Amino acid sequence: MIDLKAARRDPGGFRAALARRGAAADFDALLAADASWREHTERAEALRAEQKRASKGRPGPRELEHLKALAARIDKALADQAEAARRRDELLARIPNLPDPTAADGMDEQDAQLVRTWGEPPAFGFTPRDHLELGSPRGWIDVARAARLSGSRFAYRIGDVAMTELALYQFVLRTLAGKGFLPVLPPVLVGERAMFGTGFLPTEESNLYLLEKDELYLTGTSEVALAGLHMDERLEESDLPARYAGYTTNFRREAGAAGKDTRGMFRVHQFDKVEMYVFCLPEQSRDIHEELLAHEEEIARELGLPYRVMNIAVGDLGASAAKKYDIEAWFPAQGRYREITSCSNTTDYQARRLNIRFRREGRLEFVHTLNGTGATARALLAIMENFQDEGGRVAVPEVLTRFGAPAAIGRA
RNA sequence: GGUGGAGUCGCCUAGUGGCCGAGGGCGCACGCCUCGAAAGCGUGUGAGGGGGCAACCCCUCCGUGGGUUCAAAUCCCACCUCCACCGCCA
Repeated sequence: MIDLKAARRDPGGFRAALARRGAAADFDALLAADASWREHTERAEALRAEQKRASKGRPGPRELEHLKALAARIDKALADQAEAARRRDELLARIPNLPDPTAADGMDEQDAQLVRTWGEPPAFGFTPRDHLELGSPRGWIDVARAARLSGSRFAYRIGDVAMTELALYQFVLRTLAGKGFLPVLPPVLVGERAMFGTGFLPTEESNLYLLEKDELYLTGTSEVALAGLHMDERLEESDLPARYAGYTTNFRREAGAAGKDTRGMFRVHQFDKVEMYVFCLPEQSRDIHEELLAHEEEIARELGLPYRVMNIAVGDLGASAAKKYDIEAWFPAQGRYREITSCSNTTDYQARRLNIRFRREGRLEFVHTLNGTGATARALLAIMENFQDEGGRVAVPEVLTRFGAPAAIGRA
């Protein structure tokens, strides 16, 4: 949620910032709806004040008549006001966050800016196999049986692959715990409020699994439940920044991704992830965004994955992000870099919608929040593809064997 | 899922239709007193929104949402949460 009061004070500045991500027209509509709401509010409140003044004591028959008429006018004025508020709030809910000035210009994926590259794509003296081929000989990545069970875009991970994937999450969780992140296993079913608060509703509704009977959504990332951890709370300034690392299974409908990444488990409806989430002071969020990126890069390096860092174009950001970095690892079988992690500075956008504040010098201010990926199964896929040999055997990074991964995946 | 009890301004609590559109205590802040402190005394003490250059004025909020009424913390309905017990499942 953008700061509506600030927007009234500086409509030109807000409009220009939002125009970068194509939301100028929506913003104009919001301002008009807001002006109408304020008119209705002033009228309704004036009538209310009159009623309160007039009905202090027990009214006589004549006053009663006047008060009844007044009550009818108030009913009408309140209904008008509520309708105006509904129109305004609907528009407000769809206005995305103001982009950070240093976020890359452009409207789509192609416009992302290369920040840096690390490592060298491995040179193979053979045609590298993709993760599905590598996992298939022993049935350790089984999408066929998963499809029979659940439909497309699901996978069984079995045996060494299962153990390596779990070791990955353990490794990342331990690494982050060592950097001050408090490990959390949060709920994955949440109410509408949390989905709205994190900005996935209303704009991402088509990508969410909804359990209608219970009015609960399955989360597509632990970001939702981690953000919701402090919903409606007032944090102490001294508690900030508060860093959390969640581990959950995540669920995405992948609406609009038909035909994209259909092979294997690169893009599936259900996947696991370790997620970083930070609540901080407004002036800290820029630095902490860089910090999250640094953690993600450190993890990629420890795993030995060649990668590059991209500054995502403003038009390609989710509603709540002001700026986002993606880390893309090299996938030899695809012959290109693909996203394995991502981190966003959501400034006060989610904090406003979730009503998360802190007290400073007697005033309540909204916190800033950030999120970033620790690791998902995509890192596992990158490991398999980058560290394979001609025989289809995968050398597992040593950091993972310390957490229960086998030394190698595949033909022993 | 069932039955009973509870949900008031940070905490405790008063409150059964207009004098509560929220009183008291604790805590907290400031002041007086004191060499200093405690005690005592006094004053203040929430959130959201609108208007005004400003001092300030106004509206909303007694778990949530509806309803009755000229008027609701108070009456009615539904829901949520917590506590206790029962049933079912593990």
